[in-house]
Amino acid sequence: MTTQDLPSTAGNPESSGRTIPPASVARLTIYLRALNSLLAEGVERASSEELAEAAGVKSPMLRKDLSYLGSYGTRGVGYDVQLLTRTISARLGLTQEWRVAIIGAGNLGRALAGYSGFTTRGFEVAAIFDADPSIIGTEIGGLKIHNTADLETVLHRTGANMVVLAVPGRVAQDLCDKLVAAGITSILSFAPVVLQVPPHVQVRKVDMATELQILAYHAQRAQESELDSETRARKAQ
Amino acid sequence: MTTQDLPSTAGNPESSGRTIPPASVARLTIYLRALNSLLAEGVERASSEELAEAAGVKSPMLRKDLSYLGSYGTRGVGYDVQLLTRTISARLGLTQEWRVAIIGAGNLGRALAGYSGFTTRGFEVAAIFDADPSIIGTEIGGLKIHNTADLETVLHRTGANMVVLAVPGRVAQDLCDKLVAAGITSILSFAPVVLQVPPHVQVRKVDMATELQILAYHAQRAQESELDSETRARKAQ
DNA sequence: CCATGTGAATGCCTTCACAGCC
DNA sequence: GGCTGTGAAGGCATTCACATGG
Repeated sequence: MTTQDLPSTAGNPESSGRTIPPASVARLTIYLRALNSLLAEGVERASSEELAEAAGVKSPMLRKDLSYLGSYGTRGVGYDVQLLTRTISARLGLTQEWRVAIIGAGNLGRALAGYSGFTTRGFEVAAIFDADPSIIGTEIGGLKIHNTADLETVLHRTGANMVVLAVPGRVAQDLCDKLVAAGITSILSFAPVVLQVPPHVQVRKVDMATELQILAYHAQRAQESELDSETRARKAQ
Repeated sequence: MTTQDLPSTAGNPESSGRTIPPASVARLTIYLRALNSLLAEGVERASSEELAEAAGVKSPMLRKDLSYLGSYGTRGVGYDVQLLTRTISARLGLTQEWRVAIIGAGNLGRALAGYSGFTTRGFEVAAIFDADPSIIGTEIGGLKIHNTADLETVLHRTGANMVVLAVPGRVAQDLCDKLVAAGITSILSFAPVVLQVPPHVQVRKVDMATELQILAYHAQRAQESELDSETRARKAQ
């Protein structure tokens, strides 16, 4: 790939863009949330300092992140909240609607199906699946639970183009394979296993056990350094 | 801080340790899971190649990560599954038991309370809280739901030293402040807001909306490059 | 003047290649 | 001989400092 087959940015100031570093993409979603709060409060302008504060980052970082989108601020003034909101949304792909299928109607699947943060911004729950015959056919929030045996058919019929996997680890890879076979390329997995997928499929993982373990690591270190300083204090006596 | 007051590693081959890079800590939890699977299958030894495969990383990375723990492999042979499991567990702080309080007994809180992956490894649910009078006093999985008004008392009585916050964004900061005041220093938050805490408090955030938005970004890019290549193909005709 | 946008500097993480050891 | 452990190299991400432009 040479400089020449770079996408159509040349005469196209609109979707002005090269690829955004992954770390920045993650933070853009946070900025978006901060901006939505400001929007709700009726705030029209904000400086990088104010936005950074709200997002919990330092202002130079926020400015660098925003610079990947192009130049949407006004020097000496700040950013127009509405414009910036629209710009980030567009760039993250939130102006089109995404149809999400939830696989697994256990506790977690139900919680997700009822999660309002879902529908509020560009994500629509398109279908819910489970393998348990005793709950297939019953409804959750107005959506009938489908049989995972009908995965491909129902995914296509409902137009689902994203999937949230909320199933036990032992069946996750099997379902994942079926999703890939059905043409799904975006998967958010809550299953505590490493999913093997072809390179064109994006998988993101949310893992409570991992997060708790990371907290445990830091908590233990804090304990140790506490003990250390006690020991030191005792020696110093 | 000079080299001299480095912790007690000198004559202490046991907890051989300097601080592990954050990125490595995160992966160690994954290795641990892979090791537990192997253990369950009765496998006694594994090479860095095999472990890396199971964890979805490249072998040099796994070896570097493990090197932060010290030297627990055998050259020419590989790693003893049991020994490595114990070593990682100890270093992550999983040999002591952590008592977790869940704040918020909505759909998500209930799902978490019932999550088996919790209790299986060093984490015990110590208490559950909610602010809704209509469910306070009822039980979930044998645990009575406490009033968030009694937060501090109950946290101390139950010996909780970690908290999972599963409450709506608008009340998260308020509860977080109360947790900090009660002496909690490890918080896993599912609330879609940036929590402000003093530096000695560790907060980790799990955020489904963010994860979906990141997927949307990549999905949109995939769409675009697909369109691009179609256009190019058409032009080439 | 003031706050944005950005090249340059720094630091962290990952990858590589191979020395060291069983 | 084979696989671990690790210094060195390379690639990202973050921070800094300031030039730029309303």
